Amino acid sequence: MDEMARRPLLKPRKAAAQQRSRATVEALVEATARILVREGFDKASTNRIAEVAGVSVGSLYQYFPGKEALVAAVVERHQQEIMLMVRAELAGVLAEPVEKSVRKLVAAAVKAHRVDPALHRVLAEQIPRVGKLEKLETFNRENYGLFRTYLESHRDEIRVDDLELAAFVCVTAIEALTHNAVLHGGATLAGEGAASLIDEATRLVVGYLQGSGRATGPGR
Amino acid sequence: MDEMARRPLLKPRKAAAQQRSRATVEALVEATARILVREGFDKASTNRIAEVAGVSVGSLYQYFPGKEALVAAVVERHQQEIMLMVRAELAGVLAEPVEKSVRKLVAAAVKAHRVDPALHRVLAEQIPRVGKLEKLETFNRENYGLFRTYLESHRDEIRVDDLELAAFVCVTAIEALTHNAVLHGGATLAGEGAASLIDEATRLVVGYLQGSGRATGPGR
DNA sequence: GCAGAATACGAGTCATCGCTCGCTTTTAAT
DNA sequence: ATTAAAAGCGAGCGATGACTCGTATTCTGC
Repeated sequence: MDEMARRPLLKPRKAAAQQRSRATVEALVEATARILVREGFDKASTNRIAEVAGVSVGSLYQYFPGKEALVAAVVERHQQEIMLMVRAELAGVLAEPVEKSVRKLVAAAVKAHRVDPALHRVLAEQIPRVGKLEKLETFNRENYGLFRTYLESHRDEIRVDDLELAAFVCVTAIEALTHNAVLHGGATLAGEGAASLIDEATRLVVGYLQGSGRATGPGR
Repeated sequence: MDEMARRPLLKPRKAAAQQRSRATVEALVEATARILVREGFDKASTNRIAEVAGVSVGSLYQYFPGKEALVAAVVERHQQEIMLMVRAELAGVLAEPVEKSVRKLVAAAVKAHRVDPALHRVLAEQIPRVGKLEKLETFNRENYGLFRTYLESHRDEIRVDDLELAAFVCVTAIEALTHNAVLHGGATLAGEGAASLIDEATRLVVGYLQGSGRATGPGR
């Protein structure tokens, strides 16, 4: 009863929409990303971020309620970029047979992880998944859903009962493989290393979806 | 030339070996683990840890060079526990056929993740992988090596060329599946949820190792 | 029972960090 | 030109936390 209508003029906190302020916000997010990559998470203090962005701390707090929000913005931006690629690939693959489409999806995953590997690494290794940052899980849920839909439209080509479970298995496997490949033998992901990784991941998933492992027995 | 022989009596820092001190060290590590689980990583200040351990900060710094070392000790202890289980299972499975042994290994992975899920979660989600904590990667390397050895002794049962790569694929997939299963639908991992997860993971890996996906073509 | 080493203590130091607030500068509209 | 809102500034406050150091306690061997 007292919280909602507060701060009528003194604290717009976060709403920003003149010409100049956009640039400031952008600079702040960009600076945060740069610091995360070049100096690590715990060097990313609000003072430092403002300094690198060429902006004052005061300005920072006009648009972001705190440090966590800055990091969240960076995460969201990165994730958005990746999800765009994935969604596009999934859409353009709905009609194709399983083998082909899985291969393309794996390739897309690799490509996505190569957009900004350094940032991806920091995000994965150093960012505590707390508070606003929990949203990462939400993104992955969308992945499951999307892939599940894909599986549904190919139900006759595959031999699994529980599509939900199958989506979980496939998405997790593909994600983990590409992710680990990028984090560890980073160099391997360029050139021919990527090719064999894609081969293996595709075989893994396609074999799982179409393999006769479990279907042996009850015809239906 | 000046660093090695320093602090002859004033700063033993970390060496500890009377009766009483062992208990202190143990209490400190234990307290750290408890705080990590119950209050989260950033509440784990050295002062707090000492308090919970029923020990003074001063004593803490007699045995640990800093907060990071405490966390590292907790991580190491947890990982050690898990690796013990994995090593044991791998040894006891060398003779069995692929299908059986993979199933057992997956089951072992699930069991390992169920030892202390809460701690495992915190370790995975909140601990920045920096400094001494990088050792986690070393542990995983051992996993790859171990599994690779297993694959070698079963070379005639499987259809893959690059054992190194195959080990990476299998270990990564199993790890990610069990890990994600524990972190997300935690409840699912108890009872019959675990059973179907094990089924799926086994099919995934066995299909990959024995499947005829790639072998079609060059006989050798 | 004594000496000296090991262990334990915890108030206090120093640095950092998140964040505020009073003020100045820029912009846009009249 | 004037003015008010919007944007920007940055010294500084309060809090917290890692870590030290001089002192007090407990062992251990003799």
